Amino acid sequence: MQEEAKYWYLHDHQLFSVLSREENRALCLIPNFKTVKKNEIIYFSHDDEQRLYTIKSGTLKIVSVDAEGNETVKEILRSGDLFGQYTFDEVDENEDEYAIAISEKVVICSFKINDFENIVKSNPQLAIRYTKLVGFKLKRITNNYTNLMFKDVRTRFVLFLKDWVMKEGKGQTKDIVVKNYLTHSDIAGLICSTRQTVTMLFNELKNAGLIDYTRSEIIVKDVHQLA
Amino acid sequence: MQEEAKYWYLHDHQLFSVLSREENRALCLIPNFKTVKKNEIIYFSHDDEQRLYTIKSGTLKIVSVDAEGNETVKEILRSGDLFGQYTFDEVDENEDEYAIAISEKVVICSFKINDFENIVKSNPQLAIRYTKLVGFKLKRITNNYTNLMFKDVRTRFVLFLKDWVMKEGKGQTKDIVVKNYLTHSDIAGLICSTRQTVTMLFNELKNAGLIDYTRSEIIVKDVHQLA
DNA sequence: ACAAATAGGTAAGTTAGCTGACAATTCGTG
DNA sequence: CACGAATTGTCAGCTAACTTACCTATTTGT
Repeated sequence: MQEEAKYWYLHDHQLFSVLSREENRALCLIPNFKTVKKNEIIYFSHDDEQRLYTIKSGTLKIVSVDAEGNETVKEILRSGDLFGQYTFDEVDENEDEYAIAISEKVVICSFKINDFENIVKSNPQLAIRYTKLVGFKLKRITNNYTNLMFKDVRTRFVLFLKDWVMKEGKGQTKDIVVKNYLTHSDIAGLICSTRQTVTMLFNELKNAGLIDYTRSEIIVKDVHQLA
Repeated sequence: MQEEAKYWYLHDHQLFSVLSREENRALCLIPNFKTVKKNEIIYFSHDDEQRLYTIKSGTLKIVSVDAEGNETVKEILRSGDLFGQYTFDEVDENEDEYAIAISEKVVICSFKINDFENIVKSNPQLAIRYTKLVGFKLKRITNNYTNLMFKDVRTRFVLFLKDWVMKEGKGQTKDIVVKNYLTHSDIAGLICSTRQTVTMLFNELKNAGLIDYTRSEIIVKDVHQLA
């Protein structure tokens, strides 16, 4: 990517649009663009220096590994999303997390949180944007979990599917074709259920004529009918 | 409270200790101290002007009311905690929330979001503290929800009890006596379970000799043994 | 092209914890 | 103190969804 283009991407980003060109440079954002290919892994959990990442383009998933080595997909992130040590906190030694690229090409941009902190010092406006972003994330997470807690598996599955398909479908509501990059186990992890139950629910929707799917893609005839 | 005392409270607060006397004044913090008695309600959800609140002393709980009018305790907050529109977000019209004093006397201090935002803009140190605080809150909530999802009710109950008792016990780990201001239903709401199950679990711990409790207080012999 | 690995499909057995119903206790207030 | 309301205690179903187990289809690597 050209320097110019990089600058303008950052300029458009909701978080960084308040930074001057000099501040961008100070943050070392521009030299830290990185392109990763599908299935490439970005470790950010036990990295030597804590970093904050933002996604320029593409899709990736956050996978967490527990003490027994079980891997669970925790989140699906798309362009504009933030991940990494966004709390400025020490990393929790108990859990291990990494990000893995789902789409063919994912462009991310990272910087050290210390640098970020320094920029905040000279540009407090960034702090407000940042808290708004964190607040947004908080809201989304709360929402997600509220669904998880109070609804049954079927409802959770349908809500997840709806959300997924709508995000990928960029606003469309009918005849959306989504590349099926998640396994049944992945989905089970995301909605806190089991592989078998997810399989069952997929087939249920298929038999009801609401969706059509193969291993490589999912076709939803009408998003609104899912509910 | 005397003006002086108010100033020093703010001066000690992790968030506001970086403010000069002039900034404090600009924030209009000092005129906005308020004392509420037990069971008094602080509405902050549909207030005409958005406010951020911090607790000087006492304990209160955040209660949310859903569309059907069911009330659920969402959070227990203590001195130093923040509540209200701390993410600078718009209020969600769909849900109604209020805070209600649990302890005999709760002193809170509030100010308008806009004023706060302005101070943040001109005080980088405050900006950093604030981003850390909000980030920390995000982490805590995420953690809470993760527990809710992946652990069984017994574990959730014990984790909750441990956390509660340790917060009230101010660091002590043995023979902590906690004023029991939560009903079994309240606790059930917090750990996403039912009244009956909470009753059962309380009695289980009691019979196991790990705790002792009446309607008015809970005595935990050794916090570490709970796990 | 084949074996090995991974993903999807189906079913019977099991269980944590929810529901509902009701009794016992405690609290609050005239 | 006495009555009604709120809270706590107990128990017998019930059921959604998890386990375990096994089999088939598809993908991947060499």
